[in-house]
Amino acid sequence: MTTAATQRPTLAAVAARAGVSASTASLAFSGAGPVSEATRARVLAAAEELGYAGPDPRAQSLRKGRSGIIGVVMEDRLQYAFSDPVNVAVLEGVADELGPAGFALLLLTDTAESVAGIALAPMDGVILIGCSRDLDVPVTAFRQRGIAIVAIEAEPLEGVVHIDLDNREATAAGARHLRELGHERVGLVTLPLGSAHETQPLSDGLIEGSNVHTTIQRIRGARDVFPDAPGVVAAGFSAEEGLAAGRDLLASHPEITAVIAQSDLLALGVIRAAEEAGMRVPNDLSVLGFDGIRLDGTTHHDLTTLVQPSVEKGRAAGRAAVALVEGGDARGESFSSELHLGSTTAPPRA
Amino acid sequence: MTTAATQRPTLAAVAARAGVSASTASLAFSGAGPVSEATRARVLAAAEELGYAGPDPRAQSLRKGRSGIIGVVMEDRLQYAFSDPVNVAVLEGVADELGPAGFALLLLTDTAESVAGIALAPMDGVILIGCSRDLDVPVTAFRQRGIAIVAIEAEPLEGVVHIDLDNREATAAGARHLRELGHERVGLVTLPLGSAHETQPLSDGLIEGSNVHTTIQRIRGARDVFPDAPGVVAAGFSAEEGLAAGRDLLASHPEITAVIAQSDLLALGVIRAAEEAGMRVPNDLSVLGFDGIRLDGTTHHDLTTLVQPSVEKGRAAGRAAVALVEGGDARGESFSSELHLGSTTAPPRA
DNA sequence: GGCGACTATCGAATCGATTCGACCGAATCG
DNA sequence: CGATTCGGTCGAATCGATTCGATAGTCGCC
Repeated sequence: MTTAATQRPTLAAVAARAGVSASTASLAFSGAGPVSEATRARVLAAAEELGYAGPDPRAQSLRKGRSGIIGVVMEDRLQYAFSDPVNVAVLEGVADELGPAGFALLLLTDTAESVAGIALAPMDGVILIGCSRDLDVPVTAFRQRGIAIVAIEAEPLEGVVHIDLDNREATAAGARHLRELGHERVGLVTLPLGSAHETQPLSDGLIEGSNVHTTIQRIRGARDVFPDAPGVVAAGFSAEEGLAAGRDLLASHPEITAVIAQSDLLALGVIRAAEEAGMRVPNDLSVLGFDGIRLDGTTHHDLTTLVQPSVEKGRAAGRAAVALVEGGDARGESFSSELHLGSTTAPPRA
Repeated sequence: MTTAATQRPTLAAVAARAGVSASTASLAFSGAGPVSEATRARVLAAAEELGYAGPDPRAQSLRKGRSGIIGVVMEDRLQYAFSDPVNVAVLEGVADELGPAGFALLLLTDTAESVAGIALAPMDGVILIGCSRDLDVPVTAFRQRGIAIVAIEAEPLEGVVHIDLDNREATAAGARHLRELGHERVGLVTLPLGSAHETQPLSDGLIEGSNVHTTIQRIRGARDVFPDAPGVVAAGFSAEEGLAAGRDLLASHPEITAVIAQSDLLALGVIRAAEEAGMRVPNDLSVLGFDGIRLDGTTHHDLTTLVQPSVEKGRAAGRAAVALVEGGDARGESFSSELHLGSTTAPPRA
């Protein structure tokens, strides 16, 4: 086996067989530099005969100081992270940009154990997506290694390019929409605030102990308009978890006439909870979502929601990472969400 | 910038500062070999002072001949691939095994453009998951590079470790269950057969032109029991696409009393299509799924389905890849699905 | 007290490519 | 016709670590 591995042909072997020097063979493969057509053909033929598949990426990355790999750090459990369609869309956007630019995508998770080892991979850059864990340790490690860092919707960090969304303002706009309709008692169903994946009442303590930027900003936005709005923190991203949170909220706060859910899937769950409780949406309860993912066939409602450019966020992050690695500079980008007026909000019954 | 990059400390610099040789410094970091406690401390201190984050992974991988990276090849569009919960579960299983074993996961997509470049990343091994595209080209490239290959539910390939599922037998078992209930006119709603993402009637030509192993095996299993069962190929993995396919099937074959859907999400769509058409499940139409994913809250039915160990499949693939890279040998594994009797199948009405 | 067994450390070779500067012959230009 | 440039090729240095064999010391033991 070791023998077999050793026998794998190298550029030098190919060069020898083609009767040229290694440098020339290298040029023949990379195309960087003048090589006569005849020579190139000879080298390629020799490679073919020897079964040489091209320069070893490992050696290339050492010499070039670049591996062509950009990491994406996601939530601990992938099933969990991928249950949020926005995360998937963002990842798609990232992949869209990375592929054509010649970069590969390394999927990393911010497990406790891996925090230390997360920087051990040969990456040129890294993109942080919706991580709940504390970012200081890994970010420091990345910096030391000279790995370019891009963060999506994270709290401001020195030396990190940020891709942002107007979470607070957008939510506030949605809240104002509800107030204009006449709502005064509004409840919140929020995304998780940390790694405790359980349904629980929203409290100031929870907010302060958390560093999940997006969730916090959306809570702030809602409270900019409804300062005393009570809330329930969902255990996850799915409609089921929205259902559970919705039940809790409706049971503990029967007075509310509208719910601001922090994602469309949560909103879907809330609608189910309402229907379960014999309420009609939007007549008895208005429901506002966030994200603007398509929910065809899943519900008969056209959800009123804040549509955000998820894929575009990922693209921007991918572009920024590539720019940082290649050129050296990239500025952050800020995206905004747009209120889509669907059929799930209406004036309160009263 | 280039200067800054050049100034990043190297092991040699750390060694010099600690007053030891590079070899000793290396041992101090890797722990492979005898180093006095005092020396190790001195080296670590020097590293700390210089802001050295440990050996460069690029250099390590060249020297060791290993990068610690295992690639996972998925469908072209990630949003599409991740719309199948089984794919996500498999990926989770893979990640579960790779992380603790010290390997990172590179996410690759089998785009047409990337087929050539797919092997350019410094990988030690690769896992192929549900790829519809032709695998010959990339597999050959992987082999030439000495990259270990593991494939999940793929057609047999030389030099590739296979992780299999009893798709055909399981589907046949489900079909027999329907026949035992008394069904004679059964329809199929299948997963995609290729990259043409559109709803279309199932035809022999389509099957022959396809190389999507899983879909084909499940069709065969169904036809082992109901040789003439007509079918519709869904445009994708989601419930919406199942709904579309279900509508087509029910419209073109009103005589059928049961549907064998190739996934739970498709089954869910078929149930919606049936209800839409005024049929009740299971009284007017029996529906059989595949996968055994949890569909809590999404439907009021307890789906009769073939439960497969998705995460475990991913784990097995991850383990095999690691074993192949580290030791040298690994045998394939074969998993089986179990019929879960839910409330969506019953004797035909008549 | 001397010799073998260790321990800690070091030097040098190596992994497989890229790249810069030098070199040479041929074509171009004045 | 001689000087100049340029296209094509080659040598050697380099990227940053790991690792094998060699070399000093150190200790124990007879």
